[in-house]
Amino acid sequence: MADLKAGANPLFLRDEELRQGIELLFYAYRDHTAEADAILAELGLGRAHHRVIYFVGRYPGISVGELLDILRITKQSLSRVLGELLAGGFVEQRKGARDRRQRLLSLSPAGQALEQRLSDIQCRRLARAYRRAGAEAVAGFRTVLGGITEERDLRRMAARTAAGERSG
Amino acid sequence: MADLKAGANPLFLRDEELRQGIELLFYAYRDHTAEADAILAELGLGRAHHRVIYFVGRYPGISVGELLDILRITKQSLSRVLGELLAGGFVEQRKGARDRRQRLLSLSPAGQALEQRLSDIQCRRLARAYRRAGAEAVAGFRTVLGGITEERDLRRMAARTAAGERSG
DNA sequence: TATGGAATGTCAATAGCACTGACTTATCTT
DNA sequence: AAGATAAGTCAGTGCTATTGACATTCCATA
Repeated sequence: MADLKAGANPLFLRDEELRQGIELLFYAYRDHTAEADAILAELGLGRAHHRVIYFVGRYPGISVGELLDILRITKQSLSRVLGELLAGGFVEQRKGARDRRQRLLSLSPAGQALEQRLSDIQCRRLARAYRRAGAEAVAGFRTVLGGITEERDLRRMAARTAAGERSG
Repeated sequence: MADLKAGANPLFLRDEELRQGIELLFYAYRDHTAEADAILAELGLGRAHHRVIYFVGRYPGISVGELLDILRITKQSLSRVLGELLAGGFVEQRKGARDRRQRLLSLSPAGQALEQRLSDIQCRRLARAYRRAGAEAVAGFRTVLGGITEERDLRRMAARTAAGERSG
């Protein structure tokens, strides 16, 4: 039946398959972020704060410019969020050693604790999905997500992994 | 080397794998929505309008309540967006035949055209990722996304597919 | 048929997140 | 010394979302 339809109108099926992907992507992202948002709301923070905490935690010593490149928001937008995180004691900054114009960002102990708490919730849901789907499906999941993503972000991830393997 | 690390500390690797998934999910969703957002901005619309157009197009005759359940926003939020789409002639409504309190929503020809234009852009990127990744990876992608998603949304998708197969 | 509840709509106030534009400071590079 | 880069700041604006309170229409049922 499905094969008949595929034979009769492969373009329709392809379109339907893609639209299902879009729909799934919406649901998954919605549910992926919902629980963390609830925690953030209790602390008077929002999803934008989470994103900063997440990427500063993942790339300690990241500069403001690199963060802007990841988040794709304006510096004015980042400024507010980052200022609140600094004021709240979640993020620390120090001048760059090589280039003293730069402010290199890292998480304070409190920031690390919050990052852990937020990531735990998201990891739990993702881990369950990984477990159910199996290793092969997980590999496919990552391949397709990587295909949607801009190249330079993939390079950044690859560089991070390589650095991690070097330093242990 | 990677195997050594896995042997020494499997929990670290598992955590790293999950965090890479979170990072990829962010990048992919960011890039998945960016191009459509640019088109919407030209029309004075936002991403919220896109979501409504997308789901009304996908589930013609959907009620306001069902739409609220999909989007997980308040009716006040939906009201503004839906009102603008009705005023702009993108969405049409009719009273429910079975329950006349309901407003059943569908896309006007203009709404269909816009939906097509927006979906085209997202489908193009997704199709490229699918093509590069291969059928098996696509299956894994969908399985994992489904594992992240709440059950009732998966049931909705399944019901839609079944209905589509019945009616051709 | 009256009552409760469901589906929807509306008004008002507020907050989070983002934008553009214009300007400043400090520092690096050449 | 001059120009470019990294970052910050001030001001104004818009989209998306929230809570809370209240109104309307209609369905289901006791």
